[in-house]
Amino acid sequence: MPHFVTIKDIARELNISVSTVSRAMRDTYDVSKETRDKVLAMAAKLHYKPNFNATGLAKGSTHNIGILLPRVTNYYFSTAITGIQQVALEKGYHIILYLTDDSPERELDILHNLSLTSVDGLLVSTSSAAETSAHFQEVIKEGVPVVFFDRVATNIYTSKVMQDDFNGAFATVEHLIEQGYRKIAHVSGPVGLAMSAQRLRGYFAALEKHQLPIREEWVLFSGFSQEEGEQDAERLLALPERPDAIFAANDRKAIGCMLTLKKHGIAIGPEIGVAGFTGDPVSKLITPTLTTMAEPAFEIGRKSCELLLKHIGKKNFIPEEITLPGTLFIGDSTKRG
Amino acid sequence: MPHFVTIKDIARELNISVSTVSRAMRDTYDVSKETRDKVLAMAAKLHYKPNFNATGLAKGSTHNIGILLPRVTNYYFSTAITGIQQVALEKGYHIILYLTDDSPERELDILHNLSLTSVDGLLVSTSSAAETSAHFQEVIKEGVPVVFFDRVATNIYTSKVMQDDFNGAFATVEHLIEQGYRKIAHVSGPVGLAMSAQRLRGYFAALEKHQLPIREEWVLFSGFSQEEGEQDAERLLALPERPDAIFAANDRKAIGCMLTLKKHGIAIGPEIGVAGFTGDPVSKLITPTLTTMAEPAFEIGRKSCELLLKHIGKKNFIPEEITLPGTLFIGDSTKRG
DNA sequence: GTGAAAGCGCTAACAC
DNA sequence: GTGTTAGCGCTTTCAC
Repeated sequence: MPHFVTIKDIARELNISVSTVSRAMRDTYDVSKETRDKVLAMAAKLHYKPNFNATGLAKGSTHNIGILLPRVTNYYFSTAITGIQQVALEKGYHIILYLTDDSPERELDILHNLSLTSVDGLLVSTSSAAETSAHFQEVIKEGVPVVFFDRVATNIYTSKVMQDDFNGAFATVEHLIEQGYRKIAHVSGPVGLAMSAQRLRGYFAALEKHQLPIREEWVLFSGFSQEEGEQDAERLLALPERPDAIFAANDRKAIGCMLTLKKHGIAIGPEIGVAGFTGDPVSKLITPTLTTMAEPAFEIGRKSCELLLKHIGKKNFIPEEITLPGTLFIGDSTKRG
Repeated sequence: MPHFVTIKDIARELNISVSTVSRAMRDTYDVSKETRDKVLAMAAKLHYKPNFNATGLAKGSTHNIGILLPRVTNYYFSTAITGIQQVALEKGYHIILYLTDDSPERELDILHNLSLTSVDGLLVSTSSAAETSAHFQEVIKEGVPVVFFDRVATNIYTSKVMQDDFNGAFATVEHLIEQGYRKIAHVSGPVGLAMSAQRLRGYFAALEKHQLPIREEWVLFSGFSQEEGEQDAERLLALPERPDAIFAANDRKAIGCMLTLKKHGIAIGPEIGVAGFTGDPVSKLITPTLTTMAEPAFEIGRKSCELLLKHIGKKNFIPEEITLPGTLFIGDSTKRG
């Protein structure tokens, strides 16, 4: 086991007590500028690195924040993490990554095995099929602040950071209507998810505003994967009355739809318009380019982390809800001409 | 500060000593099955969670492994992390993520500020412009095992896990030749990177084997981004003698090339063939689909983590080098007909 | 302004 | 097989 230099070494070297060294290392407390400078100099010279375990043990806090989310292999989550990491690094926090693979069991498992003493707070985006979120309530009750982002658990009283799903969906569908599409279908996300529900509401609201028919068979619920998008599009095409546009709950599904339409030789845009939600860079790479409501993933990551850090300081934090607007990127997939 | 239940509580409750509890919790040591069962039952009842800081402090080891890499917002790294996380979770390790944003300064900074006592080992993929890797040597000397993956530092004596860059490039270029392309350019990665060098070697070897000319102006070095791919393609097109195929060091650059070719109205495949390296899923979404040497990113992640965990156990580990083969995915971007 | 000493939760000799 | 005790590195009263 390697031996690292400790404050004891510094104290011995300087012939002062460890407590003075400890005090000098942190800005706080009364330490003469003289001794502090000496301590800092010696620390640098000896390449002193604080032992986080000891600090954590003594202060009852690590400098870690946990991130619990379905996966990192997509644009949204990986970008959000980048934002989180940036803020964390600035404030001297480390981020510990927990991947649920979008499985509720795994999510629960991680949460149970998670030693609460190893993180000061938790940033979470729930798995899509999570039935109950009581386990998060427990964690919060035990005194560990939790901030939800993107996929939030509605029935939990804690801070949440989200994109504006309702207005984003509304604006996207309205764009479709402005382009002249009239029979607009919605390929929605998992039923229980708040995010899906909000986007669905936005879809309905836009149709209503423009007095377009709401047809039950034009609204499909399934997972967030590209494959499910492909299947949903197949079902839509098989309908007696085909829609002339598809608004998908996210870009992956939108791309799945495009793939199916292409397979059937349907001209995307002129024949059937397609719009997504996310702002995945792939939307600009695919042909035709995909119209999509771009989410501020990076900013959401930053904000969530800032909020969590704010909560970690205080004993009784008051939950906040932050909603960030998206930006519509207009591609060729919604051009009729 | 919340109070968590400790082994002391369990001991008091059961009227036994803390050491017995401690011993019972770990399989090791002689503890009567009877007491162990009692302890385990009580621990479960009290919702006991071990304090990692205390364990770490006492044993001189955390249960954390650090991952230091340029970014997570791309297919390769995010997939590798998923593999790493899977193995880590199985073995009860937590992963701490450090993002360098591909900046050598930031890499160095993180490494310096990294309290070595907060990780038992380090998994790293270096930033592309890293001049020197002496800092890693230091970390290793201090007793922290390091395993490099993908972007490895050549002059460091430690374990490395990579895809087979040489043979992968060789096979890809040979595929181009088999398709009838003769004037094959190579849009390479950053100069100093081992990975780029290996792929370049593979490219040369394939040309040599088939007695094709090696032309200096057909080999371009730049970063790994899509934009740089676009620029490189522009330069290639401006040449007096245009190549009839481009082998790019990675998919991002290949896609950048495709974008430029499209802009110039050049038929990708028939006029100029394009092949990449990575196996990014986008390669199947873009039109035409991109021929690419798919890397086993997930497997590389798993293997790296397994190797690191193996090293963490031992005091003096002997470095190993593991090379994993890729799989050529043939798309339409290399079809001449 | 600085030092002595107790203690955070756990492990590991060392006794018995 | 189990208890006692010292100590991991740091923070934090409490003295002086």
